[in-house]
Amino acid sequence: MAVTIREVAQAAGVHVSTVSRTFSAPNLVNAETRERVIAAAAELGYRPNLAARALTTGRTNNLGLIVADIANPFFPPLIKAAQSYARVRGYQVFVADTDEDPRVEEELIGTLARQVDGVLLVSPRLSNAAIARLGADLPFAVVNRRVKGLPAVLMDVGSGAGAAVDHLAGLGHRRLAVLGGPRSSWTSGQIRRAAGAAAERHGVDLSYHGPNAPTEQGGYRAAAAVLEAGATGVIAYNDLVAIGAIEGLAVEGAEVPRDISVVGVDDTVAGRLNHPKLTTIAMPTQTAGRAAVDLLLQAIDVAGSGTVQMILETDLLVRESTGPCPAVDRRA
Amino acid sequence: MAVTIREVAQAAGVHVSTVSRTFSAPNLVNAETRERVIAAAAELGYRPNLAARALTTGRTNNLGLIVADIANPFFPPLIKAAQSYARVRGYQVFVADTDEDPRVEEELIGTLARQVDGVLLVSPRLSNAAIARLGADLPFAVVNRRVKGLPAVLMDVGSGAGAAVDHLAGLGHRRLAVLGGPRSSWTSGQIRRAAGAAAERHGVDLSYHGPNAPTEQGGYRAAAAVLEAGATGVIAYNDLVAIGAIEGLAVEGAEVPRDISVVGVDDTVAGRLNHPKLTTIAMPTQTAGRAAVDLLLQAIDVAGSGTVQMILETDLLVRESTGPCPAVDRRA
DNA sequence: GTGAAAGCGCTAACAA
DNA sequence: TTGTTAGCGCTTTCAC
Repeated sequence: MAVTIREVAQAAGVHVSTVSRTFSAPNLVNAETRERVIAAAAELGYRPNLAARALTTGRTNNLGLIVADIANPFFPPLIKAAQSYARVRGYQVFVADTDEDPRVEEELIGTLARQVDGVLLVSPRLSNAAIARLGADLPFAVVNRRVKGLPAVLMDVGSGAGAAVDHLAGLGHRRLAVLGGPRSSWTSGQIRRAAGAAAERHGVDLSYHGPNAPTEQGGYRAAAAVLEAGATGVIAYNDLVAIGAIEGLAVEGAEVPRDISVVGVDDTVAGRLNHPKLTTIAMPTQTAGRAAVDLLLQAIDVAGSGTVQMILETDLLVRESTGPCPAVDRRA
Repeated sequence: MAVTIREVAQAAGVHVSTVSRTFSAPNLVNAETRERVIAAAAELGYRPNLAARALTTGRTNNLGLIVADIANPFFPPLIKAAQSYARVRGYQVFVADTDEDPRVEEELIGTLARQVDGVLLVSPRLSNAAIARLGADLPFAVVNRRVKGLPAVLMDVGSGAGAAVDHLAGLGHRRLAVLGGPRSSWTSGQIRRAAGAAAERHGVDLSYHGPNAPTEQGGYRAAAAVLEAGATGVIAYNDLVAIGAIEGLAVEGAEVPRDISVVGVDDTVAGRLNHPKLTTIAMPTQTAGRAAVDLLLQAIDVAGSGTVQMILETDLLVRESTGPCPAVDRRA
């Protein structure tokens, strides 16, 4: 059995409460005694039992981190950043994957609820109403979703999508298409809205195709519809969808960027290594992971600390998957 | 405050222990009473406090999962599989990233020790001795490392590396190079050993270059040395290193696969999307994640359940980054 | 500055 | 089948 506070107390010749104080409020204990306790603890290899501590303090020093799909390359850098920052702040983190299923998401929140001090919802698939309801019981911070009353980190993909439309319009494209992501994705909505607005500004056409699975498969399947719509410029929900679309287009005989231009979102390794290298909207995932933990801890420490909504810039990275509009309509 | 067992007991008109039994040993309680308790619990939204339960039972129903680098594309599919399978078995999992640092790894194990029932060490960077020592206190399962007395899941990268050498020798290559990974990586050692043996069998030359960081950077930096050695066939520690090496070789004027062939390891998306598409040794990461959780739970349930070492097959996937040895030595 | 005692939410003998 | 009781490891008043 593991070493408990009692054994340390005995070894140091003090009462358990003194040992407890030595670790949780060292200034309340005589320097000399403190030394003795610390020595005894080290000697025995004492490690406080966090679960037991949680029982009395109500603080677990654990966080939950819920994402749609750990294997989607968008998430790992965010998870890594969040985890590593949380550790620095003294928290361990439960990571859970919902497989894009809102019901799993809700169930996960329930299971985690009593073993964490707060939960980070990254690109949630739950409805705003559900999140708000659950958020009444447990501190939340949300990434890529705006929920009334909850701290949020938003990556301003809208401005990126606008820039992408500017870029495509500047290259002479007059018919654009947006390949949306999952129905409940806030990011997808932002892209659609902002691209629509920018298209209108430029007086170019824009069609919407979705929802699609946020995977290569999803993009691959949507390729035909894009061609159908006669678009020569595409903005995809994410890099994976963009890559899938490029494959799908190739099958249909359309080459990127010669015949059609494609823009991704996320700036994942996948996009960087794809051939052609993806023009993409870079998302500040690591900053977001860290910032979200920051906001969450703040919400935990001072309940009702106001609702900070942090907006992070995104960047359009022009690479090889976009080019000038072909002079003649490919479909003519 | 959250609903406790006491409130449920009161609402159902029974004693707390009956409520407890209703959930942990339902067959010990009268069907009728059980119904009443369950109804009351549902009504109040009762969720047992796992931490409190852990205090009495000594079982947390939590697992730790420690990896070298969450953002390395090798890990996410494994993490996902492990997490999802653990959930099915009723366990939540703490995921932690050591940033390739053995000291962080050891510290993490210490912090996690009292809040989990066992820890999964994936591609650990700690020495065998350290792992064995820590494993005395806490159930471990290890992936890609063989530690005496601990359950392990091994991906047989050695046979893959042998196949890669066969493949390269078959293409006429007579000077091969291995680009190793981190010093403490078991996988790296296996590759080196197996490639060496196979090279000897074929009577071809094989040089070793390492250790390298398990990243594109690492491969990029190693490219010059490969050329220096006059190798025309390379087996890299992982896909990332392979991709970096290809870039580095390009800078030095060597084109893949025309001038030199490169084989990766892992079969990550990155390799599949790279140009040229990477010939690589596919690792069964998802199977491994699931199997490791299985072994770990087994070790937890029946202490000293014997040391199962599970060996998983790997596959050589021939794609575009390998080709025939150039007729004339490029360096001649 | 230190000890005593109560209690966090739950489970596990033991009684009844 | 159900209630009673003690106690898991720790923190936190309250006395001294």
